[in-house]
Amino acid sequence: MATVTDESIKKEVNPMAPMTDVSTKREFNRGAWTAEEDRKLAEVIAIHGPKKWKTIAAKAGLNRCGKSCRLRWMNYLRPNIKRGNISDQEEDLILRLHKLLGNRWSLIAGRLPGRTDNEIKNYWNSHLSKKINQKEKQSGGSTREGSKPQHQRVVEKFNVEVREENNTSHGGEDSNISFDVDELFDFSNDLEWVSNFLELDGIM
DNA sequence: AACAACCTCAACCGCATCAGA
DNA sequence: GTCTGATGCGGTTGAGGTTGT
Repeated sequence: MATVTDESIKKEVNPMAPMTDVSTKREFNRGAWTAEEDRKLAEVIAIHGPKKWKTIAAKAGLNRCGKSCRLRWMNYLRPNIKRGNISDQEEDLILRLHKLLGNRWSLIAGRLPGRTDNEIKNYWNSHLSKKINQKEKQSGGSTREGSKPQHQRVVEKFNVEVREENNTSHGGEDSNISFDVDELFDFSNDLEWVSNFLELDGIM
């Protein structure tokens, strides 16, 4: 069931991995995952579920640490993962959520079904942060820090909500969206959207 | 064609938090 | 209440790819 990505196939050829036994301190494989490793990991997770990563790593016979297995599963092997091609809508949503939440990538990812925090973080760092910098340069003024206190409150409130959500529906693959995404795009500008968001959540 | 500079993104690391003993 | 191991998160790194000269 392992959806082996083009990337992983590519990297199977590339030997970045074997720093294995050379390093005296580390006993685990590091570096890029091979298609074979992906397959083994997916097999074991299909049987035992995505928990007890240390055990999974051992059962799969992977010379990887549990942490590495978890990351691989979360970012690549999980079902329903969307890769690449972030749509304009998604980009807009990321921008808006980042404005609200800051670098809370997992929270932002939770609102974008199929997207991972790592992907969003990378996308932000390589695309959006630049876009924003350019915009700010063009418009001269920076609105960045203007709403800090509010921003903090929003993040705190958001954290609590997400925790509660997770508690009630733990194990849900893709987090359920607690507000209508389409609504997000109804607002003509950010300020309006933010205040609407806050009102809806009863934060203000 | 060759090289350098830049970009992208998978993976790692360290720390924080949680859960169970 | 404390300790310990597991899990989750955000920041950072570096290999490989792409673009520019």
